[in-house]
This record gives sequence, C-alpha cells and structure tokens, in this order.
Amino acid sequence: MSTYDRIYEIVRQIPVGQVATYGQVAELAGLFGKPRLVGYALYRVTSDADVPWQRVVNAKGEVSHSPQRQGTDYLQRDLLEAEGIVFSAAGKIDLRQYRWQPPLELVLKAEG
DNA sequence: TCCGTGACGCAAA
DNA sequence: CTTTGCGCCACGG
Repeated sequence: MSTYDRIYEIVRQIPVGQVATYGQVAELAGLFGKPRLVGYALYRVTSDADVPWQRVVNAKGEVSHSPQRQGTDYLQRDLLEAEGIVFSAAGKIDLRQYRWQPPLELVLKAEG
C-alpha cells in the first residue's frame, strides 16, 4: 500500500456529481498539509485505473491547468458537466453546493 | 543512490 | 484583483 494507493483509495469514494479538493483528499489519505502529493498522484493516473480523477479540483473550485496535461483539463470539465456539475462564467465550481462530505468513519480513520 | 519533476494551499503584501 | 514565498515529497530513470 503506497502513498499514492491511499490517495487513489480516497478519490474512488467521491460520489458522482460531487467534488473534493486536493487538500481534502490529502487529509483523508492521512497526508495533512501535503496537497501537492495528491496532484502528483493524479498526474500519474492512467485511463484504465478506475479512479474518478475528474472529481478533484483545487481549493478555489477551479480545474487546475498545466501544460503537461495536454487538454485533459478540458476533458475534466466536460466529464464534470456530464455529471450535472455547473460551472460559473468564470469557470469555477460552487464548492458550497458540490463539495463532498466524507462519511464520519472516513474522517476518523484519517485522524488515526 | 541521486536528481528532476510536478493536477496544490495558504498567508502576506 | 495579482504576485511571492514557502511548506512539502513519492516516483521513475
């Protein structure tokens, strides 16, 4: 069970139509204060990995862009809109509405 | 073993 | 609103 495996484990539990932030996923994976690791992990996700990577956005409710992604950022937005998530004119998601509330059991597990 | 490489978050100015 | 600076580290070659 590698660090990245723990991250993927959390992401797999985000329900359709909801999103989590990188920081949130990091905490639930027992990596408080290390949100970058989540980004690094998602960067390595492959299409056959069964991980809904599109449901992870940054703390501002935006899809994070990077030259390295080569268009998958637009794919991410498309996938989310297909799940019913609405983007503002500024390209942002209302986290108050769509943020995933993880089950208490998961939170307690993260706190160890 | 060493090193380059990154989808972030937050506070301050 | 924007720009800095810093924390932080697994993974592949």
